[in-house]
Amino acid sequence: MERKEKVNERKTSRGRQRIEIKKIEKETARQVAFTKRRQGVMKKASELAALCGAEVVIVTIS
Amino acid sequence: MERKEKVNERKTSRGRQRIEIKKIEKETARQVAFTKRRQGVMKKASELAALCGAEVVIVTIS
DNA sequence: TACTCTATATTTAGTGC
DNA sequence: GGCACTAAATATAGAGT
Repeated sequence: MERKEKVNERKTSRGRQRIEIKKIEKETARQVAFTKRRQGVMKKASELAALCGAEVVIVTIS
Repeated sequence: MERKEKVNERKTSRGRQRIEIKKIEKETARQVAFTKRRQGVMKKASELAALCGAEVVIVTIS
């Protein structure tokens, strides 16, 4: 299906919200945050390695 | 000394520029990028750990 | 060398499919 | 559970101190 079909849709997103840095209690939300953020950390780490010729090892448990 | 003294200074920054993800050849620039970005990766990792109750270990060499 | 500042690039919370 | 999207939060390149 079409990627963008914003024709005359109302905005449905309030964009990124600020969150407190404390454990997310809701299981599913925590899982989602973990997936997204692990990806982000990995990307940043790859960039660090590539840009600076450094070795970066990351281990995430759970 | 004062943090902000922008009184009637011209803008001196073009803001964050886009860079290519390849090894930075200039030694000093690479060192600066390494310092800034390692800090950033560490912060992201801490947040991941705090938010998701995960264990994150990062090792950076050089 | 490390820190500050500004403008802009990038990440991601919330939402829908 | 994952992908796509939007808009706001955050990281950071470049320049100055």
